[in-house]
Amino acid sequence: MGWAGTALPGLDAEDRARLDALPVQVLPDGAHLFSPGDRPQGFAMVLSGRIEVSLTGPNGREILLYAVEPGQSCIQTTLGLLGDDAYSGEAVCIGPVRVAVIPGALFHALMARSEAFRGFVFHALATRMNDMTQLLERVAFTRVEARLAGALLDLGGHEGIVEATHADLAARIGSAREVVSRRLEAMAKRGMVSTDRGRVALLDPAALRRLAVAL
Amino acid sequence: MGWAGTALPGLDAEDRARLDALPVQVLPDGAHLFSPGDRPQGFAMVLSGRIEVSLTGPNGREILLYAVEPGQSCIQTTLGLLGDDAYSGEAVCIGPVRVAVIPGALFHALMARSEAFRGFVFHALATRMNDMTQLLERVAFTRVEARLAGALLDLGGHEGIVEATHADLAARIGSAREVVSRRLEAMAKRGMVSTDRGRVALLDPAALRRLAVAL
DNA sequence: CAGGGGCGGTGATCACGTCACAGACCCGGA
DNA sequence: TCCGGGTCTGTGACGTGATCACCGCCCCTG
Repeated sequence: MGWAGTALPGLDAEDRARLDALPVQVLPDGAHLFSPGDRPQGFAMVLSGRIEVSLTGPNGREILLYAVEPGQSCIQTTLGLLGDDAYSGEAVCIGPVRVAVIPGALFHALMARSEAFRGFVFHALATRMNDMTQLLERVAFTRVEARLAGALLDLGGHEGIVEATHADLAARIGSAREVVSRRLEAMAKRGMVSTDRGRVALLDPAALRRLAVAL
Repeated sequence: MGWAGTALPGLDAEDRARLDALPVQVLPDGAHLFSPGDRPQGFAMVLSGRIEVSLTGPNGREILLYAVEPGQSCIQTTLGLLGDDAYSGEAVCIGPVRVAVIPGALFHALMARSEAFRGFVFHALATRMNDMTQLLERVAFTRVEARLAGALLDLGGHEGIVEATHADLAARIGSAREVVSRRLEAMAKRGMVSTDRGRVALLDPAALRRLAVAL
């Protein structure tokens, strides 16, 4: 049972078989799928695991651009195949990741003949573009506290436990470790969270949601 | 003599004729091509003039996302046609603008059959995505002074005269009017610029270029 | 059990954003 | 010509964020 049928509904049987026949790479946790300045070798589809794409500033600060979940493609590879720019972001694997890489030639052939494939690629591009716009809006206009609250809600699953260091959180929201420490302390004082080494417990998700949407 | 031949080289004669036959809208200076929440009606190509797309925060602050020059398409319309998101940006005309709007059906037909058209659309998307990434990087990681220097260099043509108010500059770089005033004053004290009501003269472009690339 | 490295807390200082307000300038109407 | 409102710019005060320089603390490993 191949992946193409589920990830790309609407593809005809022949193309589906072609994609299912592609080799699947398995990358270990922490592996770099690409780094700034690399040039793409193909169109990458994530089958399992998760890839986080982030930007690193000259001073060493980082910010998470977006994550690629199973069934999604990494649009940075797409863009590299289309425009001819090198990557500016950096992609690292979170947990072991299986990816199928569609070579450039096959990618262009599919774009030419398959309505379904085009739709998939475009939809992915549109979604990412929207994500980026929203991220830009948040970075440009909202305070650290709101971004932090949002990140905590994203990370804390149903149990409301976030396993991340202050530095991790800072990288995620594009701020500095000390700032995150101080904001968390303030939130703890207000009873919204409690902190522990390498972990944050969300005590009052509703209050955090209010914070996250605030100016 | 139609526009399609120059804007979209490689298109076959029949498609070119179809595009040249489209009505051309003329929009006055300051007109809004779209506003946040609008839904796109077609794929817009700018023939002359210039459209600036910017984001407005809840507090009223603005930041310029990118400009659409003649021969380019507005990718926000593209994205709207593909994904099904409404606009989040706001597009205003700078000077009178002539645009050709390609209806959704024709757009999709061209995407299906024309290699050249696909290439154009993809290239535009890739370029914009890269622009956005760079902007995000600048907003997240560089100081106001560097962004301001960059904006001044962008705006000051060969004569090095920028016709813009402090508020205009602030909107362009996503900062506040008072901050721009103070930074300009500091630059003036260092002999890089001189300011006047509604105008900034660039006295030392080289120094500004150094500032613009600095951390 | 002694280091050492990763993690978190703190104070000082500077850059930025925000608010409130005061001049200065511009332009049109009386 | 003078007046008055709108726009543009300058200024002080204050809170938030970023950065630097530290210093503890916990945990792991040798």
